[in-house]
Amino acid sequence: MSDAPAPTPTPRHDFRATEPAWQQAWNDRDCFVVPDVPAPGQPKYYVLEMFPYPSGKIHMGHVRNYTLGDVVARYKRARGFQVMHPMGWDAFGLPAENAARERNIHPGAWTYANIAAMRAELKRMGLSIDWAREFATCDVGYYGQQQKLFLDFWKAGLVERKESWVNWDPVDGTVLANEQVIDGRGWRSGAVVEKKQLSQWFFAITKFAPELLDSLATLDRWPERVKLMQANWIGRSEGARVRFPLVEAPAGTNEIEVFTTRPDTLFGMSFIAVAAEHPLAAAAAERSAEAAAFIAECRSMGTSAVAIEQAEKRGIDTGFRVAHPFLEGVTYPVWIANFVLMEYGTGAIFGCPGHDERDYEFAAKYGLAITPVVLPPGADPASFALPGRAYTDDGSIFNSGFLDGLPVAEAKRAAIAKLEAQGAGQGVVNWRLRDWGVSRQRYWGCPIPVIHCTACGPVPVPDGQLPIVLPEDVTFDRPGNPLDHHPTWKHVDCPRCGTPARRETDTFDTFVDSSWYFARFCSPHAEVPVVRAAVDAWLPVDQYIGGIEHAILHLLYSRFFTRAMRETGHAALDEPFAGLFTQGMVTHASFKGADGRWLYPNEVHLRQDGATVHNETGEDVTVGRVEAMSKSKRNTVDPGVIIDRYGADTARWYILSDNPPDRDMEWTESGVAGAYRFTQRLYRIAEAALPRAGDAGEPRATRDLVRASHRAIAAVSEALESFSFNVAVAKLYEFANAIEEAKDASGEALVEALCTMARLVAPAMPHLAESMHALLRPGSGLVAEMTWPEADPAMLRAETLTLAVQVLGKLRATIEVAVDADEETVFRLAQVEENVIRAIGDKPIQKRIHVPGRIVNFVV
RNA sequence: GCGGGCGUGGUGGAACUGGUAGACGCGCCGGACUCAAAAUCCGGUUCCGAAAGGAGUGUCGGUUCGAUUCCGACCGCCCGCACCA
Repeated sequence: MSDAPAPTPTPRHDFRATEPAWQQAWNDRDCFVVPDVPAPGQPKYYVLEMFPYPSGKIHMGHVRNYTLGDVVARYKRARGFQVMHPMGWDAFGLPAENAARERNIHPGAWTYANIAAMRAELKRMGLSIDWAREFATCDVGYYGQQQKLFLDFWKAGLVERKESWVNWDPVDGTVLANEQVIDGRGWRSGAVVEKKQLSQWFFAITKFAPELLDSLATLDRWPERVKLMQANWIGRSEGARVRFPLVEAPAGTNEIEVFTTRPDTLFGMSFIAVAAEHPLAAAAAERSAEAAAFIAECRSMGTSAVAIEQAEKRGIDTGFRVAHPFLEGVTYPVWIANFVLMEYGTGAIFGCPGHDERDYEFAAKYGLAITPVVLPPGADPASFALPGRAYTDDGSIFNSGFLDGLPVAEAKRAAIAKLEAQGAGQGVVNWRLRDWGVSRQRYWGCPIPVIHCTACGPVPVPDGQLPIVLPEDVTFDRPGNPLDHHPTWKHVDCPRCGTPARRETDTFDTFVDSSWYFARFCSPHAEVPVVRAAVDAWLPVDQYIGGIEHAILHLLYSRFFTRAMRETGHAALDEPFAGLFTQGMVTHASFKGADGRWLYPNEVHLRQDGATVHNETGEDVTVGRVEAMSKSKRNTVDPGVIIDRYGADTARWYILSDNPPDRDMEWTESGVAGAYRFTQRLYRIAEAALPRAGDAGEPRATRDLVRASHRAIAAVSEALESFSFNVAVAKLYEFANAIEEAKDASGEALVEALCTMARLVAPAMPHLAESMHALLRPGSGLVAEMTWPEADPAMLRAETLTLAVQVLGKLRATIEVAVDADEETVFRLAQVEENVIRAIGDKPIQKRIHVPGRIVNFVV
């Protein structure tokens, strides 16, 4: 876009010629290649950015992600670490199948072509990646090993096959993820989505629920909010399971079990409610057409989150009744209610309207009893009445027999103890986390290595028959899973009994592929999933970088996989990612033409008078919101075009300089132009220093320059360590300013300072760093292979410093004092300042405060 | 509803464990160079004020010699989860 006139480059430094040459030089010397087992005696550091889906083109989000990672990788390498920094492709998934259906191209061909295009684009960024480790998850070499892992997990009891409800698209003949259901219809076919029960494969992630929760506390280099989101997702809650005897019941059932976190309010109960999918609801439906209709209604809705949010609480009485565990001869009705979830707890609740808002709403609507049993602090039990809604805060129990007078927490314990003594229930911990269903009825994924035999049931594919390779000759000319349609692929003999059997045609959820790729990078070509020596040495990932959108699922699944690999002997650690950094999005202004269509930034420009107009028609353009770059809003900027025009270093520098990396950044043309100016300026400064190489210079200026260098080293190092890359950039600008001001410094000092500059900018602008260094010290090697400069602490302290002088906390003057000046000297100097004298006036000084190196404050 | 985060110039943002608020960049204003433009260089740029000086980090209050920083209340914005029993 044209928020500023594009510069007509008159480059001193031509990135087009030099960047590829430096990339070649790094490649020739294998600068970024590391062994599977790191060499002894040198610490390791594993930097990883979330690997991309090969959509076909890189976008600015990728540029930001991989620039951040590359800064870390190059910095750590200079700091003496053996750095593993790999790249791969999250290559299975639906878009390839869509392309196959729309364009009659094989998903594999489409995917590998995209990978080739994106690899070329990424290489232009000059990333310090060990490309020898590259793989795609759709390589047989990868997914075949994944099949072995799955079978090992199965053997270890971490895989289950069970029935589960899915969103079924009857037109496409496929299962849909929740995100693919829009307003109850399939996102592609538009068909009304049905709920259907399918037998599917599950990973038993719930077995690790306590560990996955507790271990979050050990992740001290993860963002708090990600840990919190994970904790909420895992959702631990303490309570009780209570069994209510059915007094009026369908045949074959004699009790109903509920989960509650409020066993203390059992005396306030007025009904039981079960989910529409609950067996008792089905029993009611058999006796009552009304109940059957209600259940059908519940099933048809409730897929979309919005529908659930707006839905009114509704229910229907089943006619069944239960007895109270503590009250002899008292019974309560059993309802079917649309707000009870089959997936949580037991799919049934006991309703205590006095102290639960949903129950209150429900009871009020259907005229059910509302009995308060928790007394707010200070309230009078004789006169207390609920204020027209449920009371959910703390208090003491009343109206509750043996629980009367107890505070809520104690009453919970007492109620559970009594339930357990009576055999009517027990204290339990309930988890929100559910097992991970990994079956997908799709072609472009990793085949699940199982054979279904009518006699033997599901049988693991024997080791000798692995990998199960996706057949190439598939067609996408009709709905459903091509693997299922394939004439021969699924027909196999049972490995156990030899009779004809059927191969599993489901493939894995692509989240499976991304749950262990970080481990595979350690030994990417091995004939086993992972080489223990390699993962033991390289894992955990020291710094993982990616988008916040993966805060829950990908990271949780990876944490599960790491534990499952531990249980099956493939690894020996709990947590895969020691450090996590979540980057912000790249945003851009959006533009809408007079005809209401979105326009690309390069279709519009800023006219002299400040109006944004269309390049060709000259018509006024509406400037829309600044939002995440997206194809639909056409507010994207192609990284390739930016690199063509300014070079990769400019793009990298701008992305780092704009703002803190965890926040959203706005891409502007003027910002890029500013970054480009700096690249040219740095090179120009270096050129200007060359002719002065032999000058003796002026000692004072030389000393100041050396000091400035050491200050820059310290400040930039600190900023890089703390991910404050924008601050590191600012400190480098300051350093550049200092070098330019040091015109009288010795030639040697200037060259030395500029070489320091080259090394300090190298993580951000590796190509320019090499060019500068080659100009200043020809033939002295690659910056990429140099160590990080060391700041000399003695050089960080100036001879004099400026102290602020305050009177009553208000700044009145600043004084120059020697660093080693004693306190009395400081006070004396401060007190003779004209402004200080005036501010103190004739008032006596009551107190003098001196914080060495900071301030002097007189209290009067 | 529950949970979390954030409010600093025109703008992105900086400010170590409380110690000169606005570093650095972008933009803008003025100037130099140029026939002119681009590029480059120099100066200025929180607000009020001619100046001296005063005010100022969402609002109000508190702690402190001193608060962008700590505490309390409120206002506004953003994000996550959400009928979770």
